[in-house]
Amino acid sequence: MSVTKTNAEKPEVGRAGILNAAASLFCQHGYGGVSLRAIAEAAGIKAGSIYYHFASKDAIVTEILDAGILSVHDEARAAVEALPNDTTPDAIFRAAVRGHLHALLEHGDYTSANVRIFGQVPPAVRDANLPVRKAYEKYLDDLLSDLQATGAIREGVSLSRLRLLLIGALNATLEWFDPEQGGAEALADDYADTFLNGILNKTGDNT
Amino acid sequence: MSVTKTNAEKPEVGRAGILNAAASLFCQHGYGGVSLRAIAEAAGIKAGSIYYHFASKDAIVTEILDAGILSVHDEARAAVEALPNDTTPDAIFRAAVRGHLHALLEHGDYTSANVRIFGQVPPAVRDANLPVRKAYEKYLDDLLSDLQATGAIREGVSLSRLRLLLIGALNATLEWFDPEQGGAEALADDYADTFLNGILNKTGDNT
DNA sequence: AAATTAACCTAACAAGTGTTAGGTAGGTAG
DNA sequence: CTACCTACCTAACACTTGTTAGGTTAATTT
Repeated sequence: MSVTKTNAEKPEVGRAGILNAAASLFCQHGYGGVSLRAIAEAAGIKAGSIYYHFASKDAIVTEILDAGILSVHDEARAAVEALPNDTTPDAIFRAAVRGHLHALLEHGDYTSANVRIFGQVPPAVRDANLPVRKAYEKYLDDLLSDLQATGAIREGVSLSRLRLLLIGALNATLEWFDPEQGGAEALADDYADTFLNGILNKTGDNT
Repeated sequence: MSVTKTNAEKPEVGRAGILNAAASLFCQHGYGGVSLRAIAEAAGIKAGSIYYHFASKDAIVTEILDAGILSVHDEARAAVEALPNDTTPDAIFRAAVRGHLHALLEHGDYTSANVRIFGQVPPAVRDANLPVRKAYEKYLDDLLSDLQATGAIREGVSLSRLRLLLIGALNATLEWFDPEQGGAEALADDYADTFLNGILNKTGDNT
């Protein structure tokens, strides 16, 4: 799905251009802060023309929300599936984190928009996004469950909370990620390491 | 600051009532999705009356954003200061997490509003919030720095990234926290434990 | 060449928005 | 009792918003 990559140099025309423009604007100004006139202008057309492609503002939003989740799900799954068969549990965890962050930070207007405006949209729009949302959650739940079954996850870690913590932490990178300070890749490694090993010094030998 | 506690039973009148109503509505609908008429109605007055108390919509927002950060800062600091003098590094970390989550989840319309709309508000409003924001960040940076100086934090953990990860993860609880499944306290303990010890099973004896 | 289609434009509509200026009424101070 | 203050109300304003219906034009199909 090439629409998930925002091309800043030459605005896409037509339907894709409208979605791209809208996703970007929703990230910046929230759901209610973006008018159809603003979207149209960013897409290089006039507001009334949007109705040739979409039935309503909410039809645009609905599509963006879905694309945002599908994108991150696809990349996390692809990263994990690209691993060799005899991969270690922690490498699997790292891959999922890497995939998620890559989608979010490098191709992220759609996913960013989802993260930022999901809680603001009208209930019907929110409900419409639930199926793809739950599918991704299930994917991660299953992945963590598999890791646990290998004995890789220590006792006392609640998987449901872990998944919520993980997604929440990863999505929060949106607010401050700066590519100048290392790319999504380096950040993913760092994050995964923190989640896997914690921050406590257990060896007592670096004081 | 009693205004940070939303009282659902009897709306506060006057200035505090406006702030409370606005904070709650911004959480639900974002910055642009909340009109002065909606705020006024929730506060039990008419929209024009808001101008007796506030110069503009943005004056309301500015005040809510600041209160949101101050609240969480105060509670984190209070939780840490309440500890005995010979407290362990991990207990200090736990206290900070507990304070933050308590402010966020139990008294949280103001902080929630900050988390949710900071990225959407006009640049001038955002800039106005930066001083109190940076003060809290510095507080956490210093706390983590002190922990590191005791040797409690393992080598390889980047403090700046850790602080960002921590705040991000904690604030993300807003999207899914459900008091029916244990209070903020239990969640704080769980989260702190995950951050401190990681999720990897290092002992290999629970397979 | 005429008809059709895709992708826009335009003007207008009804409703909504932040704000202003003038007014009201109850309570308090002198 | 009068004057002042607080905390609202109201009507109006200029502008904005999502949407609609009718129109245009270039490209393609018949």
